[in-house]
Amino acid sequence: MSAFPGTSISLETAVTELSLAIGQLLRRLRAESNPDELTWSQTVALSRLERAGSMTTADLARAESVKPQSMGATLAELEREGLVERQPHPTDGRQVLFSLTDEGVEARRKRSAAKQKWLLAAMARLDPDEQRTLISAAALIKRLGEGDS
Amino acid sequence: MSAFPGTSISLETAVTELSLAIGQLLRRLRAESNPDELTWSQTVALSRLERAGSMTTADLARAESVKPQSMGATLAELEREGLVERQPHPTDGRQVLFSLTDEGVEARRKRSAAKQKWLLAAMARLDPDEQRTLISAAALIKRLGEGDS
DNA sequence: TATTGTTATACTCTATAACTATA
DNA sequence: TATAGTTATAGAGTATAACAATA
Repeated sequence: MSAFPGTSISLETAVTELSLAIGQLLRRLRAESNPDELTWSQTVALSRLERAGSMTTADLARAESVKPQSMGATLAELEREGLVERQPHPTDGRQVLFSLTDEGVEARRKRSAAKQKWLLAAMARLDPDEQRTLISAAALIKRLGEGDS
Repeated sequence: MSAFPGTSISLETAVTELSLAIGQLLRRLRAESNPDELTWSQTVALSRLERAGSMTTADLARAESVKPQSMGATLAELEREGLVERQPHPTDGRQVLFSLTDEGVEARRKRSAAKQKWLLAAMARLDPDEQRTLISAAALIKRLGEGDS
């Protein structure tokens, strides 16, 4: 009955388990944050901008599977707080390139501390094999989330 | 520099990667649902009630890391749609036990199809080793989300 | 006094629709 | 005509605060 000897569950069951588990972990992380911390969508946008250097609203939206209007709202709030700034696109007058300010770099590092600390402590309680499994899984989950289909 | 030979990243980095990845996958799953499908919080509550048989609002809230008022809102909507029903607690007049109706059992099976199908297809494209890694990781993520700390 | 649940209100995140400006 | 972005509005999910009923 199982497609995966050693796991004793079917892929169908695994899919349900995985989605329920990640939903719960995300709620748990949200519950751990402090009032002065960055919100989830702010953390995500800042992290991606920091890696990429600069990106447009549309590219950020595609990368994170949200609509451009939704990403626009997040960026507008980050800009209001002085964490990102905009530059005109060199050749296309419609596009706007966003990048982190120095304050944004610092906020990304400091204002997600509680969530980070909680998850780090939780992972530290797992044994090394389990930690390695989770690290491998993170890369796989990223691929699933980025997948085109 | 790496705490995990073979992964080439530190546990700190892994924690960030994992939380960003699960956030993105969850957004992706939400984007895949159809208008007539159960919402995420409804799916979660129905799934847990189905496994447990019956639970109180407070127990459900604790299990899913939300406040009792938030779970109360979800349960009120499910009750309005006839998917759950309430029974008085046999000994404690304050508590209310919720359980699935027949319609609720059917809805849990049928009205999350699009999300389920999308994730199943995405996982089916991974190779068997990767699938096994994700199945193991699902159990670990569940433990992290349920942990007390 | 502590716990369970409810009601009222607000904030975050995201979506759709309608619009302007540029390509 | 198509694309990038903005503005307006709405729904889902969650939180806090204030309250009533029961333990």
